[in-house]
Amino acid sequence: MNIGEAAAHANLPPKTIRYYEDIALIRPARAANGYRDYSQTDVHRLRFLQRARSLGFTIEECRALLSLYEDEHRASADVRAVATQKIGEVERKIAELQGMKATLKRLVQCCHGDERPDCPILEDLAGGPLPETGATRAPR
Amino acid sequence: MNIGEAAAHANLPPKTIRYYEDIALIRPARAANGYRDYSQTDVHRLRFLQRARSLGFTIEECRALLSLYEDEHRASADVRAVATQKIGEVERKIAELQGMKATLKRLVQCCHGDERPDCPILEDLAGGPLPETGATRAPR
DNA sequence: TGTGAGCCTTCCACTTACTGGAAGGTCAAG
DNA sequence: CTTGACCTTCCAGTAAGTGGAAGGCTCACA
Repeated sequence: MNIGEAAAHANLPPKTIRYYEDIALIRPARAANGYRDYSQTDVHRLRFLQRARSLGFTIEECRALLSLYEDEHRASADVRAVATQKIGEVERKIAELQGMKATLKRLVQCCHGDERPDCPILEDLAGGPLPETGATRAPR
Repeated sequence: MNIGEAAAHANLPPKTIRYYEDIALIRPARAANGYRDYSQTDVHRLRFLQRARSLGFTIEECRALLSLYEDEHRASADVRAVATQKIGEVERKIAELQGMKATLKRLVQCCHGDERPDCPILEDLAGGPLPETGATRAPR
């Protein structure tokens, strides 16, 4: 099957599928005319990738999961460890975003939001929490 | 003051501050020896940027906020609108991450996590939700 | 006077995971 | 025979920095 059909089956854009081939996540056969020719197995791999990416696994994690998937002797504990770690990362991101949201909401509530020039949001941005002198820490 | 000291005051790495200059967010003076020379106003801008970035505003949003900050006649409603929209974006991201987390937790709970090779996590990744075309599927 | 540490400078490359677009080949329908 | 929908490759760009090389400046210390 051509890339367009494979893309429809895998719910991925053709460009993304070609990119996955570039980075050696998949190696489709080629038809006589030079077109990529995807087997059912290829489509299966693509769907695996689509699903794993949508769950927040990075490309390299997907690569690892895929090789575990194709390893007949893997231990399910190995996969579980990857997923568990990912849950932790997702939780940290959620907490960070919730912190942002709380601060933004507070700022918006303080702001009268009219035509006057004085704005508590800008004042907070300008004068927000200070590091004590000397502490160099990169924000993330 | 030199970039290192400005970095400490602003809680930003020197590299990032140079990058902000590259993209014209800040224009420090130069000392006779070619070193960048940051004024108190420059440091103030840098701290504004650090704070706004840490709240999730993009560089371009920071640029807009900064120009509002320096516009004596801006309306506070304009700033409020930017912040309110950002809250919406943050909320959408949180919801997405919570969806990921729920799915990952379900998968981890289903996985026995031992030395056996069968793993519900991989099975789900391989056979997860399908787009319309092709195989039968259960809706999420 | 030299020297070494620790600053500072510029420039280039790399990161993630694609996405857009140009130039051109292939195929089926009308 | 042409048109339009596919397909191919290659190049470039995105966001927001980060890492490192190669070299200049300053200051304390011997």
